[in-house]
Amino acid sequence: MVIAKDFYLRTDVVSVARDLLGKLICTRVNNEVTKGIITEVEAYNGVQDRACHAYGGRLTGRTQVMFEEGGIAYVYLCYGMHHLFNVVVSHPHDPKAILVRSIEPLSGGGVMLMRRKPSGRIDRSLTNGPGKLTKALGINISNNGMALDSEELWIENHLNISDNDIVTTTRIGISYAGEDALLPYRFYIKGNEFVSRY
DNA sequence: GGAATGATTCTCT
DNA sequence: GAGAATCATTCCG
Repeated sequence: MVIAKDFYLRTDVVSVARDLLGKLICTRVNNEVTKGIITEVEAYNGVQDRACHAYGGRLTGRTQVMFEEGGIAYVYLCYGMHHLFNVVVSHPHDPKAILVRSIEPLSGGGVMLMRRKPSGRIDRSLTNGPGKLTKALGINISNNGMALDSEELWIENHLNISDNDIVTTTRIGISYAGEDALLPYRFYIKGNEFVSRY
């Protein structure tokens, strides 16, 4: 069942991030459906968060989708070769987003393998990283700004993860953010092996 | 126009 | 654990 829009309109991005754990990211590309359980996320807390692309209210061509109403995708190219997938949260002009860092393949695993590494195997290395899962799901820049109840891209309810099964840590790869790099904004499902780092 | 820089991943060693 | 790959975006002039 596709998640209702209200889910994304809350202003507390950390709460939405924790609630995203256990949900399904689904894509349909060339009529091939792939689905993965969200196992790891990071929250980016708007204008006050130095790690957020929209820090200080920076409104640019890239960040503008974060300034729109929650419930859409923010996809951008990182390091010139990896697409990273984010969920935009909160109301217009409150640029908060959640980076999905890892998923566990649920269906379409064979398709994901072909997109990633045909000679590989379906294991944690297939989708345990933000750049890996977008490639496996066929997500790219054309999905930027797309609503998360679209025919090609949507998020479904699946598992309910209790607070006791969520591990909280600091975010990865944002040392440029100074003290904000120490914020406890990374969450993953305890005991799940489809996580980028433990 | 030009230079710097990543919300990363893969391949060696 | 170190180094390369690789380019859109951003900021400065």
